Amino acid sequence: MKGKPTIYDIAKKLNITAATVSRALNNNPRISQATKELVLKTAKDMNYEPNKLALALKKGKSNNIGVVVPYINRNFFSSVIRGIEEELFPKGYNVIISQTHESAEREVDIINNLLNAQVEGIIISLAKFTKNTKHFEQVLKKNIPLIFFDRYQEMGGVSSVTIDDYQGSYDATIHLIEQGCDRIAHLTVDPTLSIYKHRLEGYQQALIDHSIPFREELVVKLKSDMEEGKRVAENLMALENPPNAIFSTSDYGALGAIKWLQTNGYKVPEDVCVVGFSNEPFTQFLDLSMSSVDQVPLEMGKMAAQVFLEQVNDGNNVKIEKKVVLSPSLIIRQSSTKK
Amino acid sequence: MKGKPTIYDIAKKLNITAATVSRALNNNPRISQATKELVLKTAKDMNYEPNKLALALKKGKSNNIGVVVPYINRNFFSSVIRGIEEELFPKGYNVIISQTHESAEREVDIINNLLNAQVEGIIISLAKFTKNTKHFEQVLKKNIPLIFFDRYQEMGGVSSVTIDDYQGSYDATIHLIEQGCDRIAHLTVDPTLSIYKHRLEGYQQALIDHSIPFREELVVKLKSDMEEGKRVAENLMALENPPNAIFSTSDYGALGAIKWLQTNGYKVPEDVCVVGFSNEPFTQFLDLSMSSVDQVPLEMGKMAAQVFLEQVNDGNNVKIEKKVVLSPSLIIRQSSTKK
DNA sequence: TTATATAATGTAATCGATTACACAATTCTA
DNA sequence: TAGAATTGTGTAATCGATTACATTATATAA
Repeated sequence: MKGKPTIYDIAKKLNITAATVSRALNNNPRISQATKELVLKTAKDMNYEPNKLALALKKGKSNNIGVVVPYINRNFFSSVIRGIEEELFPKGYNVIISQTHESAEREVDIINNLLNAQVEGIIISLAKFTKNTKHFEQVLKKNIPLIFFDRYQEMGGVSSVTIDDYQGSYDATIHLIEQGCDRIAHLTVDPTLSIYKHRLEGYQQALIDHSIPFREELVVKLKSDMEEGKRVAENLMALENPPNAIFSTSDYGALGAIKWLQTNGYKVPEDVCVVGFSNEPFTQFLDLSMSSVDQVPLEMGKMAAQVFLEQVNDGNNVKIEKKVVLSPSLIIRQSSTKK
Repeated sequence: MKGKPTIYDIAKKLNITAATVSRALNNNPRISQATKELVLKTAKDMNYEPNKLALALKKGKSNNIGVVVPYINRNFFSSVIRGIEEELFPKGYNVIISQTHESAEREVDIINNLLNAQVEGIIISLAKFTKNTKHFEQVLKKNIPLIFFDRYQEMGGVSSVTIDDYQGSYDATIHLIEQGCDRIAHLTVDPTLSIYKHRLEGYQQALIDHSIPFREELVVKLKSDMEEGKRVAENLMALENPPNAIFSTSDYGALGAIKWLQTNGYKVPEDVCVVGFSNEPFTQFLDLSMSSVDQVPLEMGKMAAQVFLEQVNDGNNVKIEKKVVLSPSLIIRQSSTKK
């Protein structure tokens, strides 16, 4: 009487067995129409709802999927998660989220935990310091779809959804060139990480395509942070032949640069054009709105979810490896528009 | 051989029963030291990990908790979720997130879904349009801790974690008065929602405490959006006796107001001081940084998680109703500092 | 009319753990 | 040294579903 009703409660009430109830509820053709209707009606009357845990145990499917990000409250990540949730909720999946705090160790713990929880798939943006991918091997061994997004590492059997960082960077640089800039600085974060490496390459190729010489001293590595951006801008403008454009792989760095330029007598965009990367929400609210490369996070999340769905439904044991590359979208605003 | 090893596999290998293995793993005093060590070692060798679904089914505890918000990618909500996750992950709980999109219907679906998934607790910020609370009754009936945060409705048996909206609003208004403002406009969103009602009350009380007459025409209702903020600022400044301060319950409204003021010859903060609410990330990056009331989302999340832990551990069937009210924190920046 | 499909339902094993109860072997008590 | 207590394991039920394999009753075929 107390607690949720089970199929046994329904069976007892109708004087049939639980097996019949189960079949009736699952619309098994071997059950008579009359019984089906009776069971369905009784189930509704008793407010019956299947126990997902029992089902999960029996079927070996939990209906849960794990999503792992460095920090949930970064706009990019929370937007990706939003996309994932919106795609997966209608299909009956629950989204479990965990944060690595950029720690590779914690990432290992999380993966183990998710495996114990019997998730049916894992969608992850790697912690910055993850070099080793051993903890992912068991995921693959169990044939659980594993999908990297944004940050990834090459690994057999893993799918990924990323943006074309090269293209985004190329487009941004071309845009600056078209604005008449020919001394374009590039602020990077860590060129050993693939995404930043690709951005650097896109920048370089754009220069080459417009016969603009590449100058080593215009490429600066810094943390993604406003203060660093200020410092770097100061150094750059002190060069003998200072830049007339700054393309930063981080909106925060770009913001710092703009602030330093403005408080030191430079006009943006007239003297120096600036473009950032990520299209953080704040970029559009600045008095001088900032151009930036949008990483289409919502789409990325939806796409990652779709890749997961394809793989989880695909019963055959063939390991699929799907690489989706989305096109970023350059948002041109005031900071790079000399009209 | 294939798939995860179970206690049966361990038992077979050691020629004992699964019951003994289970007891050994759980450090049951009735098991001899020798057997315990043997089992533990074998388990480790075989890479055994308990199947959480089986455990969950047996114990009726899923180790999952549901968190429900309108949209995940709003800074406030994603920060609260971060707090929740950080508090609960170390305790072995998995956080399942869902979004209502501010739809009461979807909220009902989500609650049902979470109940079927046998979550051990639900932490939720109500959809804006939720009036009816019937869907929460089954949650309470099953003795599943239910915790509202930020947006709530009175309901027996439910705990809540909120900020003191009244206090935040009172503090902000007092701050404006101390800056010498005596004609303070108040931008609200929907005074039928409790949080906005409290903010209005705090504003009013601050006026009363400083003998400033309340003027109906200075209280304006608008959507939380920059364009609306501009429109409203224009109307306000057209009044016979226009305000010299604007306190908005939304940062977006405040931003719009500032933009309109600046482009129409008013100086902020000299002519009009402005304070927002929520401390959205962009507020600190504006050229004229914006004062705002911080809703301490991280703390709120952690506190909600703690309330959940208290209640879930508390075995006795007494329904606890805990109301936690956190103090918001007024962040004073340039938009309201006449120095 | 008898053999044979076919339809509708029941029996019991299963998923992977936990645990009440039973039982044998050993140790203790008087 | 018989009976009681203790120790260490085994047996089997349980959580709530699904499902392979009966089994029975009815319909159809020859």
